[in-house]
Amino acid sequence: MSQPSEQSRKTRILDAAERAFADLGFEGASLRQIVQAARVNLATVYYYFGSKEGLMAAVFERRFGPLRDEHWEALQKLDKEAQGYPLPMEKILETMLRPALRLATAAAPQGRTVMRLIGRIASDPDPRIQELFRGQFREVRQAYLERIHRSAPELPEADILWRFEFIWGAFAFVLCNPAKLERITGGMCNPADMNTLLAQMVACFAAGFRAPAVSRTGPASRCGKRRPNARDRV
Amino acid sequence: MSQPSEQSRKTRILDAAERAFADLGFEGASLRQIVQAARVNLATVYYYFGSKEGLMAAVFERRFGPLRDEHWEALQKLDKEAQGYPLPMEKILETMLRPALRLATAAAPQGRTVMRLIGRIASDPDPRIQELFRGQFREVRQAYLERIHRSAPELPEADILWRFEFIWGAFAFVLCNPAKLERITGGMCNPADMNTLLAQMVACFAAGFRAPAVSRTGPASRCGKRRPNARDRV
DNA sequence: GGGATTATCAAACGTTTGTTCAATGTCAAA
DNA sequence: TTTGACATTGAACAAACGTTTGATAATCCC
Repeated sequence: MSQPSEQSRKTRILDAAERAFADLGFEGASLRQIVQAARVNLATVYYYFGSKEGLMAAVFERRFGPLRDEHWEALQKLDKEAQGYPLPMEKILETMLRPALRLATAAAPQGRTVMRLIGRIASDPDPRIQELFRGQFREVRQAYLERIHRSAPELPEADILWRFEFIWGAFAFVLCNPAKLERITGGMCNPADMNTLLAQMVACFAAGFRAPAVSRTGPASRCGKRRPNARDRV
Repeated sequence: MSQPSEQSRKTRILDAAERAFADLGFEGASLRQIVQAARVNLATVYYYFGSKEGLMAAVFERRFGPLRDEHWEALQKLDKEAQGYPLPMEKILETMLRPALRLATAAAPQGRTVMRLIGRIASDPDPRIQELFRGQFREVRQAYLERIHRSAPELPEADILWRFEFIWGAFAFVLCNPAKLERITGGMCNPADMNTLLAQMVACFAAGFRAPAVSRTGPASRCGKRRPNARDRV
């Protein structure tokens, strides 16, 4: 093929795009900058990926496909351990948050890039990105929600959903710009220290789920068994 | 001056820019789209604000100046009530979160726009925006951190900082795209219902601050208070 | 009223963007 | 050696971007 480099052009493009999207967001990253970093002609992107959006979808799939699989495995193991009993909230949260953090350390040497990418995507305004991202994890999300509900049966569904969203907001926020977080906390919070981040989130939000209910709309006390989740639209 | 409209051109530009920035972010919003919505010539922006960045700074100042003042007033009142004693965590959090939510309802008819703007800004990748935003609230942030620290003296500073960032991450995430949140929760979470949002956040994160310490570099961790007993079943 | 200041406007500037296309190179099978 | 599929390239496209300019109205002060 050609002499210049270590990896295939396709991989080089994906690597460069991943970094660019993580640093600047989807809109902010430009193809010309990406192909320059990948040492590849501009048209190559269109040959392999069809469009900028196609490139982003490929970047997603490369990382999030395995990530999704890891979630399913972890959930399966979790359920096996539980043997039908409700799980400790800490266990659920740890299982839910660990795969993303593990990916961030595993995908060397791009760990921190992947980390920022996840944060950036989760909070990207663009509806196309939101849909792409959400589509990858819709079922996984639902699975975790069900486990949480089973372990906090006294908490109304609305409360669970609120606090569940808080978790992802906090997660995305922290992952999104680790350097900034480290700066403004005077070095006391370093998101690259995954174990600490994980422990802090688990501790904080497990307690959050144990906090008293807020919604007045009847909890599970209404009907003995609540439907797992009624509507989850598009 | 001229006939066409109700408000000054300057105000119309600010309104349109606010909405555009909230919807599309700073990079995503274009001046041409803004001036079209404001029914104003493109050069008018440069006459009044000098540049796109100047326009954004003006948008910030219009909303965040009063917001900052409101924070100081609320803090002052809070301290007066406390009379030197540590405040209940719920009170601190409610005081901290309410001004932004009040602004969102007060600035009619742009309430939800302001809300989205706050969320968008807090999670915008652009370092210029981050610095502009952070500069507006650096002292306020510090003030709340001190109150929290005083009310949770057994919690290491690192733990406080982590969970403090979680709060803003969750807040930004929820405010950023209320429509999306309402959709994916099947209508169960509606960020426009400010009282519920506030109550949920206060409940969740007050409990979060009461969760056991995680950092081993804890200052007061040896002070005979409880050590983490994370094995509480739900 | 007249001169200076303030507002407003249409038109253009030079970049940068995502995208397309025709041409060329590469390389194994026929 | 010819064929044909795959891979790569430079050049160009139209559109959108932030910004500047120079002229023209509107307004105010003396």
